Amino acid sequence: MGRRKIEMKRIEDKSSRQVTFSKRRSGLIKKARELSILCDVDVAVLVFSNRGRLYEFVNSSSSSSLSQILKRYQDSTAADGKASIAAVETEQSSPSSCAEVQTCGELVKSVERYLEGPELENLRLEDFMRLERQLADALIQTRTRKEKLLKQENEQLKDEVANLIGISKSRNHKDLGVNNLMEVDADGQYSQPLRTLPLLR
Amino acid sequence: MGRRKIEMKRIEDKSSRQVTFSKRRSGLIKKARELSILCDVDVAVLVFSNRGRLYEFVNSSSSSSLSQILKRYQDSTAADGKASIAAVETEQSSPSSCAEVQTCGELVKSVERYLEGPELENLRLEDFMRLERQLADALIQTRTRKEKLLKQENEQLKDEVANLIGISKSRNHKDLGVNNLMEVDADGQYSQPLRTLPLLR
DNA sequence: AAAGCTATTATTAGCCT
DNA sequence: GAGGCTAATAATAGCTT
Repeated sequence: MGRRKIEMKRIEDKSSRQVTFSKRRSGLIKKARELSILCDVDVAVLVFSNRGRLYEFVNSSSSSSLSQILKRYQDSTAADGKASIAAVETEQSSPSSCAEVQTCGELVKSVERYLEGPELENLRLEDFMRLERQLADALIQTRTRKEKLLKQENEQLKDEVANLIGISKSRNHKDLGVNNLMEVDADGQYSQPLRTLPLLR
Repeated sequence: MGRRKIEMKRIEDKSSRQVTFSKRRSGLIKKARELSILCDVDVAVLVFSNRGRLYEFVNSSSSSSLSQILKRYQDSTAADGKASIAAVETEQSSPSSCAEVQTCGELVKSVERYLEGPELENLRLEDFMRLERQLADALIQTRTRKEKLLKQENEQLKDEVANLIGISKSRNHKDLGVNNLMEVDADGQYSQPLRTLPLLR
């Protein structure tokens, strides 16, 4: 929403990046504040500049565990910032951001390299922590996608049933009588489709 | 930026508030992602719904302890939403079984008691290991049950469609001709259900 | 409750000072 | 750099389904 559209990738020009950082950071925090007010929910936004400075928004009314978590977080990181990131990434490996996670195949290969490589003993804790995060991300994304597809198919099937019942009714009203169809309907399986899944009671 | 300007105060209508919550939450998280990508910084957004559900964004390249804390949170809550979690406070550290599962609200309260309680410092590693196991167990059970129900519904719907098509064919063969049915079929929605899920892109 | 659809408002990219 | 300007893009409020 500026003079022209921009690509969603790291802004290379340092100066532009800094300006955009400042502007968008403000925008993000404003949005967070609005969300917390309009919808009466607890919101926290944390932004770390590359030089380790923390910009944050936490709506003050939250006395919930959120602020507790954040306090603990601040305590535990006040000192070290984010110095260690660069060291962990083995160059070519993906600049892992949520949107840019590797493909599943690549991830599996990484794991295999890790587990079969000769220097298994030499890998550091951080390497495994990073790997765990990547795997967790991949799992969540996979699960989300799977579920979305399953639900989509489900919806399509419901539509189909509705259509077919409609067709049957309009075409067969005299041939079948209503009995057959009404029995089907009486099951409550489509007229009362499960809207919310009963989770563990 | 909608049909009209809105006041910056809590939206009183519950339904509107929920819709706005959903839309603006997505917007906020999108903005957070963009900021982290464009400016190459670490960003975290946490949103707690009033019912204790956590929505979050943490760019995965951040190896700070924040993301570690939050990832744990995410692992136990992200995929399922209102996961029911096993009883925590009962000292009988029983391996969580379906019978002992609490409602979501109760569970959240239990966890909050843990995190906010005065004896947080006094809890031992073993306590958290047990808690982690219980949470993980509850998550798996919840997920399993949810998926079972979803698939069950799906199967029922497929049977229904098959039945209805069968009925239509046998009863209406001359009335409908095949055209109508073939069109339905040509959508490829049931004749070619997705067999393999495209993982991660 | 969960998806679209626009008329509107809000944000911001590139400039300029 | 920090602020202001504004053309342009982006987000979304109110509706519809």
